[in-house]
Amino acid sequence: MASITEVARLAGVSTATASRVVSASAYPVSAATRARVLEAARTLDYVPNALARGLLKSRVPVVAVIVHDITDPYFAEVVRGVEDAASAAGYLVITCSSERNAERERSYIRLLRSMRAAAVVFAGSGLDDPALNEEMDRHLAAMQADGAAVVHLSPYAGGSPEVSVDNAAGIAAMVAELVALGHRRIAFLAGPRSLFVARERLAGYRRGLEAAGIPFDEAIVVRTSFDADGGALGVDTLLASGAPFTAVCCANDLLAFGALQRLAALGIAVPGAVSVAGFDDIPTAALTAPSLSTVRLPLREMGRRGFRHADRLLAGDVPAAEIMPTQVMLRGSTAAPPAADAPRAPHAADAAGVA
Amino acid sequence: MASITEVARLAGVSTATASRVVSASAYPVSAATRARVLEAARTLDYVPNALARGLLKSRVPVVAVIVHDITDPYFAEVVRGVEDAASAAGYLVITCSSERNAERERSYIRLLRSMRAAAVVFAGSGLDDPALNEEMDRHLAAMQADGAAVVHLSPYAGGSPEVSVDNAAGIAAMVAELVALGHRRIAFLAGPRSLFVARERLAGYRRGLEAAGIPFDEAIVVRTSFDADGGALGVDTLLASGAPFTAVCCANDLLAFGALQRLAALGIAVPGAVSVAGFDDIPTAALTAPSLSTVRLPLREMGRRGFRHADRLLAGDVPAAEIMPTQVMLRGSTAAPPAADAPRAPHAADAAGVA
DNA sequence: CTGAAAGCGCTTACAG
DNA sequence: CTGAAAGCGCTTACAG
Repeated sequence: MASITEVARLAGVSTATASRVVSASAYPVSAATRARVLEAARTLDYVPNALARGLLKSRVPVVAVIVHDITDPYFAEVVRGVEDAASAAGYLVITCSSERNAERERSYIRLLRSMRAAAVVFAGSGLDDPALNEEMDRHLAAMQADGAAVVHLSPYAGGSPEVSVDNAAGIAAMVAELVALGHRRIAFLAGPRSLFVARERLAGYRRGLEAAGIPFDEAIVVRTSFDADGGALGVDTLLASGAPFTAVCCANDLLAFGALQRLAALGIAVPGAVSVAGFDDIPTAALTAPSLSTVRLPLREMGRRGFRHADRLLAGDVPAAEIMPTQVMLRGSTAAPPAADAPRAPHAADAAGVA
Repeated sequence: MASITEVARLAGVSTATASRVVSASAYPVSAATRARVLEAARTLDYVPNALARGLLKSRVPVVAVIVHDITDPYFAEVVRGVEDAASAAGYLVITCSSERNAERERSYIRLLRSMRAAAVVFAGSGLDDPALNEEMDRHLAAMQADGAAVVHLSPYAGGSPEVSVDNAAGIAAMVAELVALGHRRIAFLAGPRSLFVARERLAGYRRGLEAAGIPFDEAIVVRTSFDADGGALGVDTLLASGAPFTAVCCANDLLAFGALQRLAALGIAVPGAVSVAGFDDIPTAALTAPSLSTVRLPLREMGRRGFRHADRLLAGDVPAAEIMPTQVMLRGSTAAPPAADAPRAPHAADAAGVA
């Protein structure tokens, strides 16, 4: 692979001059010289060595995105958004699936530091785990001290995210829609207790209930993992408790998928007997049967803005935090409760028997 | 950030010695010296500069995965597999969503070359586009000439993939299952005509039919894009044609999702009136209602092996190509045809009217 | 077993 | 407008 030395030699100029033209520096170079260098670069198929350049700048045009799991459609969307904005700016994106595992995060951050990645975008929410967070902070401080940009797209221990969405308002809006449909016994599948974002969403549920004058009932709030298994388990738990409900509001779409499936397996009609609502609007939400009513988060756009925020940070700016809008998407999984005047648990006894 | 020079100074040794211990070189260093260097590295929180090292080796521990779209669950799984194996080996993974767009691929390959990525894994199938392929080959040849490893996980213009699956056999196995269920009019949603992998899958469909002694009927084969929209469109096309069918075999799960949804919207029962089968077994395939019968591809494992293949290539080995097994997963979307003795198009006229 | 020195491919004061 | 030279942080013959 040709180096700038060879380009300079072929063009008959110094490497300084060659560098100035191929790196699009603002330094003045005569048009004739410039043309000769460009010509030489072309004939040698010259591709600058990002490592050599990075060694000087102590920074390489690479952004890392830390996700819980790239296989989760929520994160895949965010990564895609980061990628779109990043590649437009000549950056490459590194994907790190941390599994919320301290050891994995630690080793990723170390690799990223060794690579002199220019920026790190944390796509997922932080966990309320003091030990993990203390260690994370040390690494982050080191990266920032090196001049790397750090951006969060979800709440975390260190404070509020630079680019995000109002999770609580989003859930509250969905609760309001369910109430408007006639529901008053609205169960909530809350996700993991220690995940900051799950906490915000639970707060949104309470706020929505409050706005409608409906008392909060701990008996119909279930905390499970943030995935489809958690949704199925949540339905089982709700049914087993015997507490009545006509709608299940879920803290994310995966939970809703699991709930939908479990309900179908139990022969409980959606939305005939129970309504189900999700949150996030991942691409497949429109493909379930019935299609899922949910709250749309501008996931891809959050990724794009996350990159741009980092890019501005790198340029020395201090951009303001951004909060993006959410939007309720009413589809096939929600409807009025079966008997608006006397809401009861749908086949509670039968279903529990089936389960 | 501390450099090796500072570590060496603190330990009271030369940078050569310090380098030998921190880089785990095989070069002999006395135990006492080694301990002092390690201690210095620890107190300075020394993280080696991968760029400086990469500049010498002209290779950095980074693998790139070229996918069509990271947002497609098929690719997210493969990327995750690559990531798991790569991070275990101290590599970082770069994600490139090419959108099968020549310009995007070109610019990615250029960035990757400039970064001296050690390996490139092509997760998706090639397109039968001579112009694009000719250009791709040039870049790849340049990367390989630089010593980078290149691995394909799906068929492409240049030959057969290093790590893959027998697509044709997989589809043929699914056709055999449908036949065993009593179907003889099995429609096929084939995906894009120019994608090599779609061609293999179509060949598998023909082979499956042939094995069952069922004549191939072009009238019930539809070619569309490889996504849910394509599946919905495929169902409409099939219904509009008036040709009878009792099952729809799809070349991938996304197509099947679209078909399932369209069929539900038209009020055509699955699997009561028509059976639907997918291919790939992406994670959400088990979550649709009815759950999707499909063919499981070991996506994550393909990713892992893809990395390991690249790693071996980098080590100078010439590993043999690997073909991994597929497995038919029969779930809720397939059953015996409605009237095994007289298969007809389900509500063909009505449905077409609805559409 | 240890160290001095060259060199990987760039960019950037600095001098002209 | 152009170029000689230093230096970014490593590793590796080479000499001892």
